[in-house]
Parts: sequence; structure tokens; C-alpha cells
Amino acid sequence: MSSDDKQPGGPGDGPEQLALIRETVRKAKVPRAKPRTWRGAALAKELPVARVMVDKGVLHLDRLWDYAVPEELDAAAQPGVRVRVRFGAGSHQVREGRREGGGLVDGYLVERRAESDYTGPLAALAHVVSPEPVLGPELLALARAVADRYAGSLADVLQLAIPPRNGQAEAAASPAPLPAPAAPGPGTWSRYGRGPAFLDALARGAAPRAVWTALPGPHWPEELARAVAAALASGRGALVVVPDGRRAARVDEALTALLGPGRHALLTAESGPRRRYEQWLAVRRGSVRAVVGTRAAMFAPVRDVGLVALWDDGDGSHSDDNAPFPHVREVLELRAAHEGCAFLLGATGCTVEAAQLVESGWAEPIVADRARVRAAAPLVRTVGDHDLARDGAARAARLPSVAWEVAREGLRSGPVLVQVPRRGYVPRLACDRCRTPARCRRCAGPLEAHEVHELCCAWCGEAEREWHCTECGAFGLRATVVGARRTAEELGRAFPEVPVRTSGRDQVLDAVPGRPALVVATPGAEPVAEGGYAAALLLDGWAMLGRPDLRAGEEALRRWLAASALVRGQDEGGRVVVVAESTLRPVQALVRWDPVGHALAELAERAELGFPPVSRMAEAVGTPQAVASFLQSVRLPPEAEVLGPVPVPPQARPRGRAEGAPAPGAGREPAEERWDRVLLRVPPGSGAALAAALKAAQAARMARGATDPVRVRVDPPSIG
DNA sequence: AGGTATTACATA
DNA sequence: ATGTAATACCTA
Repeated sequence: MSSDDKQPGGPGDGPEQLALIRETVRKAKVPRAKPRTWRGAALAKELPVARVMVDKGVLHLDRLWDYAVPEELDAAAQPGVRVRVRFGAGSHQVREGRREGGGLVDGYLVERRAESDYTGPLAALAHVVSPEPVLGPELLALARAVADRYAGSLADVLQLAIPPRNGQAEAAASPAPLPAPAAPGPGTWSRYGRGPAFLDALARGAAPRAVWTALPGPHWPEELARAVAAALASGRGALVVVPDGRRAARVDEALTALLGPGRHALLTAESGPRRRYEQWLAVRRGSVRAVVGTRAAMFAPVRDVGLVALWDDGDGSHSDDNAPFPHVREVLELRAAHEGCAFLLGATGCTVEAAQLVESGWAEPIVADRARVRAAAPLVRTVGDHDLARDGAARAARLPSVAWEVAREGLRSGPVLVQVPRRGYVPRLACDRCRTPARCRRCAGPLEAHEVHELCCAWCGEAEREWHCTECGAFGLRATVVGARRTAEELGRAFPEVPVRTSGRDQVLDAVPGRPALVVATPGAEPVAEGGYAAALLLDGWAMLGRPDLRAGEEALRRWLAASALVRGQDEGGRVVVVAESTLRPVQALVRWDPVGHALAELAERAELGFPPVSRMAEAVGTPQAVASFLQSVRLPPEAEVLGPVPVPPQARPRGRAEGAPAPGAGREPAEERWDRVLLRVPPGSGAALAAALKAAQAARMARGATDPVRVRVDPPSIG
């Protein structure tokens, strides 16, 4: 720091006292100094101080730093540009006339000022990387809010928000913006009670917020496009975020059909880095006012944004898998609040979080009346275990006779969808009789068949020699799920006269024609059928419900609704068969086509149990010692609860660098190391305090140079 | 003393 | 994180 350190203290002067004096002197007696550089280089005449966001993700460096603006960079060093600066200890040390240490790091120039609060000599900006101002005040404020919400650093969020630079894309000029289009008609929005009013408000320049429970069927991309058009008509911009490239392509198509080309940008990971940056720049420069894209597009710097919208917030792709793991819904909520724009969350299903937005009064519901829902949704039948038990033929063929009949009937008039859970997504072994998942007696992990006769726990490895079902006492086990491929083969033999197509992880079909065919798909990979499917079979539903996860029911319902929404309405003879117990809440919600009712019931239950989203949770994961020391140092708000720590089974560990092993040569295998997880829970309203506390504790740990890391995550995706 | 491992500290 | 200065530690 300064030479004060070397002054001998008077008698009794402890180091704390010295530090105190130093601080006092600095605060009280040293006025704001004009910036000086070490070698007194010529500075910009106006606003010679640049506040810089240094691109280091480290939490305790998460603040702005002041640099001097040399005269020759004065013109280029505008707020928002990318810069390079010297940063790091020793970078300002002058020894034998040469700078030592401290490398050049990237950063963003956030602001120009006349003076600095820092009294020491300022380093000068090293370069302005390009004159393109990529970090505007809105994006900065949003990124700051997201970092705070998720106990992360601004640099981490900006890494998600600003695409890497591409010189060629930057050099090319963006086209001139088009004038605002006329307000669109309501189109199929008129099927929803408050739909047209929402569009009107958008077109008038207001900022309505809504949770929209979409009717099943193919209209949602066009409906989103109309909402975008309404926002554009008000002279503002608009943003739509969807879970994947397929659905982005459908909204893209709808927007082009409604508005013509050149009015919107498509921001997905599928276009290469160059194209992506080009599109992003066109948005930032205001030459394009509307955006549709996937996750990263949530930060797109739309000029004067009037509407942020997202589709299917329950889809896991909306949760970013890079630190600090922000969720699109939460980011867009923050954005709506910060930028005072409209908010539209649409889905065929309804997440608990969406229901809460309505319950709290933050958003209004947009729903169709029951009669319309009934007509647009297919007729759903269930096949439970009791039906199956009476159905000998079905047991043998794995396909209940009801499903058989519905498929045969449906194939007369069009394609039939068969949804099969993904292998590996569900418990491996289950009771032969009642299908309760087979679990380890010691740790409740899933059992798997190891050798011919040996059963082992997949988590703790404990052998199980005398398994019997804890629910019904049976001794038989069965492999739980038959994959899509084998299902397709079986169905192909059963219906030799129709083609069988599959759509799954490795080979996803976008669409199939309206001719009779069997289409076997895993959840999320269902193709759209021209004119809608005649019927759908949702197989092995019990397996989707059997997952040991708080969201298992919600998730199963979401996937059933998504598949069923591709089926014709019951007024056109659309039929669905779900193989699951009809007494279960998600199954009933599917039969009644009542996603909102299901979400409200779940919400009430979560409130009672103190689970998210009613309370807010965060997790900290690391070695037991690391977690313990983290807990000791963290200064939680008084209303916070600590749940755990408990050991984390290997399968449930967060992905990422396997760290924490001692120095090489110690012979410890990281795989053998135990990890603990602790959950921290706060009531509504204390989320910000929790995040701040976690961030402070993490920063202190890092500053101390703690060896084994603790991974902190706000809103963990699964809390077991 | 003189050198090396370890820790503390600051980053403009 | 990362580099430097301060220090603790070790050998002759």
C-alpha cells in the first residue's frame, strides 16, 4: 500500500490502531486528488478517470477500479467499450524504472469521471480493444442485479451476457432500422379472456405482466409473434426466450410471417460465433428491435425494451449451467422490474413459480374458459396398475389393451405419438408387482443389477442379497423402462401396415406429415404433426413419477401436457392414454387438463413445507471440512435455517472441476473423497440477505486463499 | 549470514 | 487469481 506501513508505531500502537489511523487520515485529511499516473503521462482533458469492470470472476474483486485515461485514448474510451488494463499486485511497482508483475486483463469501461475516490497514483488504460460500446447502463444494472440475486460476481454474469468479440462482425455495418409496424390484430389471442386486452396494452406502450396458460395446439408461436408485434407497434423493442433451437425456429418463422424479414434477430447457439455476434450487434445498435432466442438471449441488449417473454419456463434448458446459474424466468422478472417493461410467461403447463407470480398479484393470468379448454384438449384415459393386472394380454405385450385400441383407432385417421421415458432418466429396477422403485436399505440410493445375482446400490455400493418390496412384499424385480428403439421395434411388429419413426436424443425429428404412422419419441423430442396427432400413448408414466425429486410430479405432468398438446382436440377425436395410476394428482390434472390447479395445489404444499419457491434456498457443497468452515464463517440473517450438512451421494454431485485433492503425491483419489451438502433456507423477503451473506462468506474464503472450494448455488435445481 | 519455504496482503 | 513483500525457518 503506502509508505505509512513502514513508519514505526509509537508505544502501544498495535497494527489495528495503525490501520485505523491510516484510514482516518485518508478519509479526513486527504482530499480527492487529481488523478496522477506513475510517469505523469498526458491525460484526457475532460473526465480523465475511467471506472473499469475488470473481467475477473473472483468474488472479492467484484467491484469497479479506477484508471487514468491517456490523452490518445480519450476519444475511443467511451462508456461501454472493451478495454485492457494492467491489473494485479505489483503492477504499479516501479523497480529499476520498469513495471513488474501484473498482467494485462480484459475489462469493460463503465463510466468516465472527473475524479477518483482512490488517492494513489492511477494506472492508465492500456488499450481500448474496440470502440463498440457493448456494455450499456441497462445491461450493467441487470447483470449487477442478477449477480446479487445469485450470490455471483458481475464478471461471471457478463460472460454469459456479452458474446465474445468478432472483429469482422464488428466492422460490418448493421442495416438501418425499420419504422414501427402497425399494431397487429389479436388473431387467436381472442380465444383467451384477457388476451386481446393484453395486446392492446402492449401496443399502447403500457407494461402489463401476465402468466399465460396456452391452449393445446399449434398456435403459440404465432401468438408470441403477435405479442412481439404489439410491442414493436408501440415504438419499443421485444424479446422472446424459448428453451431450444427447434422452438426458436418456429417463433422465428411466425415472426417472419407476421412482420416480414429484417425486423427481428434469431439468437441461438446453433449459429456460429461470428453470425451470433453479428445478430447481437444488430440488436445492440438498434437496427433490429425484436429478438427471439435461447437462454443466453435473455440478456440481449434490446433498445428500449417493451416486452420480455418466455415460453415453457419448466423446461430445464432455461436454467443456465454456468456460474452463477441464473434462470431465464428470474432474469426476465428482474428485467421487467428494472426496465419497466411488460412480461409474458407462456406455457402449456404451469410451474409452481408461475402460479406464484399470479398468486402474489405480480402477474395476471391469461387463460381460456373451461369449455374452450375441453374442446381443444384431447380426451385423456388412464390405465392404472389394477387395470393392467386384470389385463393379462397387456402384461405380456407391455401395451395395455386400451392403448392398443386407441392406437389402432387413431391410425385410421392420422399419426399416433408414443412417448417413452428416456433410459437413465428413471430408476433402474422396480418391484415386478407394484413397480415401487428398488432402493438401498442403507442410503435409499437406486439399486442396480451388478453380476447375475448380485444387487448393488448405485450410490454407496452396498450389496443387497435379500431384496423384497417394502410396499407389497413381492420378491421379483423388473427392468423399469424399455427404450424408444425397442418400443419402436415392438410396435412395428404389432402394426406392420404403418411406418414407425423414432425421435430421440441423437436424432430429433421436427415434424411429421399427417399420414398414419407411429411416432416413438422421448420427452421433449416429440415432432409436431401436420394437422395434429390422432392419438398419443404415454407409456411407463409411473416411472416418470417415481423419481426421487421434489419436482417429479410437476415434471411428469409438464411432459405429458407437452405431448398431449400435439394431439387434436377432443372435438376432432383426439385421444390420449396415459399408463399411470389415476388417483395420483398429476394424472388427475392431465385428465382434467388443469395445469394451473395442479400448480396451485403444489404451491400450497410447498408453502406448508417451507420449500421453494415460497421460501428461498441455497446449497453449499464441498468437502466436509470446507463446508463446516464455510458455515462457521458465514453470517446468515437471523431468520435463516441450516439444513444439514449431509453427505452427497456420488451421482448427485454437481458437475465441474473435481477439486479439493491434496498436493500431488498424497495418494488421495478425489472419487473416494466424501462431499457434504448443506441447504440454507430463508423465508420470503430474505432472499437478498441470504445471497449477500453467502457472497461475503465466499469472498472472505477466497481472499484467505482457502484450498478446498465450496460451491454455492442459489435456487439449486434439485433439493432431493 | 544467507538462502529458501511459507504467509499475508493488495490489486486503481 | 496472482504476484510481491514480509516472515519464519533452515543450514553452516
